[in-house]
Amino acid sequence: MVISKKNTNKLKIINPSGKIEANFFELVYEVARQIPKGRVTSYGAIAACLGTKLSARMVGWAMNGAHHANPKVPAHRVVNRKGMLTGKLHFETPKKMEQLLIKEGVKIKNDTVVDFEKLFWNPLLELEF
DNA sequence: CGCCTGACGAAAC
DNA sequence: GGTTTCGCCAGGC
Repeated sequence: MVISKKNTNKLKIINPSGKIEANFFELVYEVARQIPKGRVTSYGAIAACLGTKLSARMVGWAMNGAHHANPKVPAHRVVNRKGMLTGKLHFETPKKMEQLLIKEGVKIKNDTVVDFEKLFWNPLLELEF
């Protein structure tokens, strides 16, 4: 799988066949999958990493399909920029997200990641397309 | 087709 | 300083 920056500086995933896949979503998933266990990042950070920082909404929105994505996407490690688990309601059960994070060693308080800044994983720094 | 809707984020009130 | 508005853009209706 190849990732390239074609026109407009938007990133797109291109299969070996040269066919363009559902760019945005797949790309978001791709980045999300890179998030280390026990770490978290924000929608905006992912968006910025993809070059579409102005549309963080799309990143979160893309997560709608993350459930039936393959391979599995650790969507629970993605929160908004304040560290709030705003997407918990979109999981199988509202508690799922929090439980998954706690399981990985991330502490949650009031639907917010404790020490968010410390656990924050910046795709811009860790990844390079 | 145009209009509405977001798991966001920043800026304007 | 909490609330609303707007930009963003793909998809559903």
